[in-house]
Amino acid sequence: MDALSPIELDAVLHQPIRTRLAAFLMTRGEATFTELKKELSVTDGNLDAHIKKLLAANYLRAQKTEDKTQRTQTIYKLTAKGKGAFENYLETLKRVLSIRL
Amino acid sequence: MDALSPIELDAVLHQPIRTRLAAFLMTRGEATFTELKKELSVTDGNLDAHIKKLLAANYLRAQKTEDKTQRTQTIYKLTAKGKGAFENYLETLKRVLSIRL
DNA sequence: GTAAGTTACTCTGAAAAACAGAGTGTGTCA
DNA sequence: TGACACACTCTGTTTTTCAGAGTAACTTAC
Repeated sequence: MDALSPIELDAVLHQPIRTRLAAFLMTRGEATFTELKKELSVTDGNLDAHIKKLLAANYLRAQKTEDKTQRTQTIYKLTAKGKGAFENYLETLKRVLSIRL
Repeated sequence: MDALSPIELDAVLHQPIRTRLAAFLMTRGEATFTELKKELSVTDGNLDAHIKKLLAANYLRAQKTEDKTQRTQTIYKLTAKGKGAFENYLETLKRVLSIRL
């Protein structure tokens, strides 16, 4: 019934670190830079790059704490678009890996 | 019972084109360069690069036709190591994406 | 109260990966 | 025999990934 779509795995999400990052936020809702760093076991620079990639795709939103007494802290969460893309990515994966998962 | 392993998605397999290539060979058994090119909709150079990557990891074997009357033709199939890596990749994916797939 | 350390990033540069298109050799067919 | 297709391979460019150094704000230890 379909089989028409080209079956392409979203390059933004289908990458080792970003897949885990997105999956983590899907269940977790939100996380700080440090939490993500711990969860993913990546270096600061690397995490920064992946976050930037997700932000550029509008899959992720960064929310700085507006509280002045705090050191700047950013909370990251998936946007609606990001969640949609993730769900879509899962569907594509299921088709690509058919049966097997 | 586990949760100890670092949960890393095999970088050789977790890439848009290679995931599809490996999945295709898992069901299909084997394929020629041209068949893969059609299936994946990639350029020659790009396919070549991905094949090389899979070969370098010993996930893929290239078998040239020994028949002299034929134009050289290569048949690609996954090695035992490649199949194992793929199964393992699927397990990791399931853990990363938990429940969801 | 200030030096030392920690947290929370950001920036830079290097290394690796992904990709397109041109190139090569062999065969087919009008 | 000349034009074209097939089956790759090679080269060079762009993009991505990554580590580590840098910056700024806060927070103890002395």
